[in-house]
Amino acid sequence: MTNHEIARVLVNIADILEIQEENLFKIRAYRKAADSVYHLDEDIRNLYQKDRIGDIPGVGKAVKAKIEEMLEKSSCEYYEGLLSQVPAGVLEMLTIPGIGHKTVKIIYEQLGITSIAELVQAVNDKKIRTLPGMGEKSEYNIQKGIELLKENTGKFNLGLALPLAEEFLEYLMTSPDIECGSIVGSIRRGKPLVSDIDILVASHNFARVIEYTRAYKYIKKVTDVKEDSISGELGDSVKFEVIMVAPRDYYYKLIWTTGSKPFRSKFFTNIPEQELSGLASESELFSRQGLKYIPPELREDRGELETAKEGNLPQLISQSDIKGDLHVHSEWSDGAEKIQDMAAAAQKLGYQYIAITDHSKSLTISGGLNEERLSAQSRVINALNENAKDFCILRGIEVDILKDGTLDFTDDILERLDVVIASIHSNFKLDKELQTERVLKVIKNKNVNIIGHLTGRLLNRRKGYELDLDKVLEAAAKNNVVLEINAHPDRLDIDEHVARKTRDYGIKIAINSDAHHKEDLNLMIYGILNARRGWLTPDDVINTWDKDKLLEFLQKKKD
DNA sequence: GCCGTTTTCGGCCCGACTGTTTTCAGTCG
Repeated sequence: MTNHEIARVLVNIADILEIQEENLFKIRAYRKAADSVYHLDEDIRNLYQKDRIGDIPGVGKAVKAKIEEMLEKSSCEYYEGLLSQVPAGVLEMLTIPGIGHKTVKIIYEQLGITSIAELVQAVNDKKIRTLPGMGEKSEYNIQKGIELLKENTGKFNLGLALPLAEEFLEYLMTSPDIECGSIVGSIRRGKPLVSDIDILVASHNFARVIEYTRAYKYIKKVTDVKEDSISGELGDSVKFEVIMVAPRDYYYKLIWTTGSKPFRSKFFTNIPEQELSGLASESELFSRQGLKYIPPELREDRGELETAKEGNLPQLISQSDIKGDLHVHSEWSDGAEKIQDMAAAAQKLGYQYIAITDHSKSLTISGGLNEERLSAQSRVINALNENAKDFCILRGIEVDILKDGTLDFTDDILERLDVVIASIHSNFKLDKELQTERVLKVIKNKNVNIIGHLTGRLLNRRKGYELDLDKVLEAAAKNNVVLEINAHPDRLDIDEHVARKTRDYGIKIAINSDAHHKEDLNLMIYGILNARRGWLTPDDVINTWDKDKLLEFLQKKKD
């Protein structure tokens, strides 16, 4: 079993225990262990071989035994036992916004419902409102929650799909029958939600490639085999298709299978078939059409063909441009690591700086810092910086935006910091006008550098809160406030459309990982892809700048 | 169920909002 699969089982155990109203701390222990396993920076099987499962934070004797059992037998007796009491379909209901463990318990026990499909029927039959503590409003909210889930059925977050696709491609490339290959489709375009993994490979022997593909260890089932393709499902029900093509047709097909449908139909009109074969690169075909190379992320028919014709495509930002990460948590609030460990991990990535931006006091659940702990943290950071070579830890905060648009800390506290990110973590349901006013008030605060995850959306889970974005962008531009592209693949907030608008407004962007674990620093790539889809260049993004230029920019805000 | 810079036992993450209620329970961050 993989790290993610084991983490999933541990979370499910916690969920079942919670439905069964077990000891809260025991439940929390399982969740903490699951979180640690999920964020491990190496394959858990390696740890197992070195007999180091017990070294994982939050994994003690009991959980260690269960993990080892899963690694040995691909199953866990304790978990199977729990599932016989609370079926997996019941756990699925927990994904519906507004439904928690208590509600699931009542729905399961009193109505015998064990799947979302049955729940839909119960909502239609107006049965939910008959349950204790539930009414018409709750029933309506459940219905809305299910509808939101359904909007995205079958779509996977890029954070799940991209690593799976990369690993799959890596495997395929070890086949002696495959000359070259690439991830294609919406993953190559960096879309935040994708419906499947598409991989294109060039080969002279399709039959052998099909056999080689079938042998991939993570394939759960093969659903369709054609002469030049094989499709099926990997773990987590992620669908895949491997498309085979003769080597002479590879680059033409690479463009064909990468672009969106509108892009493809526009680009391939009027290209004679004989020009498509025997290309040496994608650029060759673009160039023959009188176009500059169009990066995959832009191939959506949103003006890129016209702009490429004029030779005016922006030089898009890439990962190597990033010089630091301006939104990083530590164990001082809800992060898992020490400041020095996050810094070391960032330095390993080649960064020049990170900003430690822990939560502020209102976010009690996250162990938000009060004034005293914030200054204690600053002293720790100063000390670390004294001994640092070619690296700088910036003193920051992710300060909570309160309901009325005031901040969790007074100006004299904020102005002493290097970076101030202001974020909303409460009152998501304010109406559009009030929510907009709330954000505008923050933007006008001279100590605020960055607005974190602007709309609060969670892909596949929660829509962003209501905001008048044009007013927000206007104010951000006027007040020199930076907007964050939160690189967490669940957020990618601001989205690509808003990102593209910021260029016209002259607003600067920070692409931040919002890391809570060392491993999360690597989430930066999703932010980069999102920024590329928003046509952003390195100069649009402040964390591509050198430390001095960055600090001068942040300081200027306060003057 | 995990953990220990006074601890191997007794702590461990709280508070606002919502919807159901007439004083509170459940969800969420």
